[in-house]
Amino acid sequence: MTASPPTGDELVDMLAALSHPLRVRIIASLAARRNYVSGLAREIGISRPLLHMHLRRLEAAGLIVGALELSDDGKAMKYYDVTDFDVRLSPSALAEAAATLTTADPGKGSHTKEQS
Amino acid sequence: MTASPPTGDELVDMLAALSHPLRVRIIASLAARRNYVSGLAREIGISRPLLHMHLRRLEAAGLIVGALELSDDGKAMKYYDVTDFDVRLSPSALAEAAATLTTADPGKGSHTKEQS
DNA sequence: TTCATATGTAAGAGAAACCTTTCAGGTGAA
DNA sequence: TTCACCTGAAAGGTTTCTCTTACATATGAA
Repeated sequence: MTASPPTGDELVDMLAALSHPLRVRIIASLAARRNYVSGLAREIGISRPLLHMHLRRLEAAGLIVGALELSDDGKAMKYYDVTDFDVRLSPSALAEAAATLTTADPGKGSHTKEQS
Repeated sequence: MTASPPTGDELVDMLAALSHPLRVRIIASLAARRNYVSGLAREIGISRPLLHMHLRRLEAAGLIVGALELSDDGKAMKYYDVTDFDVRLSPSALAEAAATLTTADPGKGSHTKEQS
């Protein structure tokens, strides 16, 4: 297999990161060619602080990676690249992912009623 | 092909619907077997009103479908089934989806500066 | 009638996400 | 120095999401 399938928690984080039009557009732009923050902000047409927030979210989910590089004239530029994620989204795939969810598991383990 | 690929907007809605642990768990449970609202609420261990809200979200995204049926003893039960969605999530797939996004396209069309 | 099952909705609080504006630092060139 | 470019982050307001509690309705059985 190409990559280890994400855990349920990782998958949810990944889907949350991709559930925003701007972030999908960011991924699409970076998939075409890597770019630095200011350049990407101009290309997409949003403010740098806003883009910065979305980039943080995407990187936290492991969908992009940033690297600080020095341009020819000595400027510090942060370039971002998309990672090689490839996830399939289907009922059965989600069923597998759900098995590894760590979020508070309300009434599992046993079906004993807790009260009354 | 199995199904027409979702538009960018539909994909974002679908991802937003799946970006919650409870909703992933709901899909997983319904993928194992169809169920009605109250039964599903007991199985997952959450309140019915809360489940109702999540079901609405999932159905709005086209991931599940509900059907009102009558049980043997005449009770009206709303059964839910998962749909046969199957979406691939990769940089190139997102690039295609991004092309059909209808959300306010800040600085596209032409790179002319609007002000200054 | 009363109880237990089923359905749905509305009100309100708390938390999180989103976006803008503002600020602060660095470098190279004119 | 001043300007233009790059980086990051904090402050504040608005909106959306999430969840609980409570209410309203319908059915069959005891």
